[in-house]
Parts: sequence; C-alpha cells; structure tokens
Amino acid sequence: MTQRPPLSKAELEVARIVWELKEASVRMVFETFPAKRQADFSTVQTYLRRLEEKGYLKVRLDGRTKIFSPKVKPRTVIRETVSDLVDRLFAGDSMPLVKHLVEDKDLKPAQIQQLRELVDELEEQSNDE
Amino acid sequence: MTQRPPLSKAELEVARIVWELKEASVRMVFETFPAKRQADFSTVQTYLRRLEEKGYLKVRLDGRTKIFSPKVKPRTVIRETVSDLVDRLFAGDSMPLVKHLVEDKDLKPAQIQQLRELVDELEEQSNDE
DNA sequence: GTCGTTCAATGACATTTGTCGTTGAGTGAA
DNA sequence: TTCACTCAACGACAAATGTCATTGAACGAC
Repeated sequence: MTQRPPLSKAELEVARIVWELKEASVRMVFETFPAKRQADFSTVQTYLRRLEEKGYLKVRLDGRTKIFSPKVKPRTVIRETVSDLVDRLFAGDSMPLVKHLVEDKDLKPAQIQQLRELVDELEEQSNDE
Repeated sequence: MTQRPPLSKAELEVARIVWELKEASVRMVFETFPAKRQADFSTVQTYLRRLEEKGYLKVRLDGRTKIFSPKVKPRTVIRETVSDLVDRLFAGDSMPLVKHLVEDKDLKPAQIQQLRELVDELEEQSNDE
C-alpha cells in the first residue's frame, strides 16, 4: 500500500506547512518555518525538492516560481505516520497514546468539552451498530 | 534539556521491546521482534548497541551475556517522541492528534468507556482548580 | 543595454541509519 | 581435548538525511 518512501522528520514538518498554506513557493515555506528550527533557505528548498521526488507534493509554475501543493492527501499522510508511530512505540495499540495525550497535555476546558462531544458521538455510533 | 541524540524509528521499536520485557538480552529482543519487520540478529544487536551509546539503555552482565534495561524512563522517551511528532505534524497542537486517533481507529466499546472515564476525571480536575 | 542584486536550481558532503558479515572468545558434549 | 555452537564485539557499507555553497538565470535601476 505504501509505495511512497517514508518522510523524514524535517520533511514532515515542511509538508505540514505546505498543507497549511494550501500551496506555497519555497520562500513562503521558508518564511513560515518555525523560528526555533532555524534552517537555511537552501535547506528548505531541498526538503521541498525531496518531497516532490517522493511523490508527496506536486508542482506547478507561476512565472519562474515553483508552487508546491499536496499530491497525497494530508489525512493519508497523517494516518500513515501516526500508525507507524503507534506500531513502534505502543506495539500497535493506540489507546496508550490517547491516554498519554489526554493526561499529559493539560487540555483547556474547551478542549475537554470537545473531547466529551467526540466520545458521545462514538458511543452513539457503537450503539447503532 | 534533550542532550540525548534522537532515536531512529528502528531504535524506538527495539527500545519499546526492552521496556516491555523490563530487561533483556539481545536474543530475547530478537525473538520478541515483530515477525513482519524481519531483522537479522546482528541488526538487533546493532540497534541495542546504539541505544546504549545514545544513553537510552544501560547494560549489566549476566555471565558473559549482556542484559539491557532502560536508563531513561519510558514515559520520558514517549513524552519527547510524541511531543516532537505533534510539533512537526500539527504545529504543536495535540488536539488534532487526539481527534484523529479517536475518530480513525475504531475503538472497541470498552475503550470508549475507558475514554469516557478519562474525560470525566479531567472535567473534575478542571472544576476543582 | 549593462551591472549588481535576488532567487531558484543543483551539486555536494558529512552524518546518521538500516542492515549485515566476520572474528574471536567462551561453553558444553563427545 | 577437540569440535560444534553461541555470543559479544567490531567493521563495513550503501542509502537516507540534514545542511549548505555555488551556479545561473531573471529583474530593476541606471
């Protein structure tokens, strides 16, 4: 199923920025890049190049500027990435990760509320079936 | 804070197995290794060696057999790893990951129940404060 | 039109990672 | 004691990754 080569950590981050911007030039991604992880313009350029080579992004030209946009749906990439992490870190069981996140990340009340709604929905669904 | 070099994907998986076994020799880890990701005995040995070099595991000798055990607490490694993923994949906001997991992983009723309890606890806590 | 400036495109390279093979020292059975 | 095994220790190496430097083409100011 996964013929695409896996994403490296840095590539993942750059991909996310492209998703966020919908489509973007190297410069735009570079400027959106988190200040903490400082990276050279050329470096970002390389990440984008590789993302395209690996089949995650597609490119069109706007004048002489390359505009990158998602080729694989973000949702798909997220699913694959998270799934891989859960496999390796929790032997495939995702509950521990959910628990970790819920307990450890001190959510704001609004977020807890949101979670409750989610759980409610889930319960309904499992009752229907 | 994080002076330790980051773990590679394969190393992460091996580390998890050691945690699971509490302590283990190369052979034990090798035998516990998921069949899908087939790896040579030597390969597992290398992962363990590197995990020790990086400071994640410690070693003692049982006769002439090395026994590996956690040096850094699993919880810590999990926190760092997940945190890094959330940063890169969701710009630091963990809610989307929680949602993804809850929606996408079709949990069993018992797990949903467990989640509900978690959320209940959280709500209490945030009421107390 | 010429020159310096500004970027995109590419090349390059050290490090890390995934993956084994080989060597040599213990160990137990014959 | 000798042979067959088993491991630990190391070395090796291609591929992937993180990170830049250099090149070369388009652009604006003279």
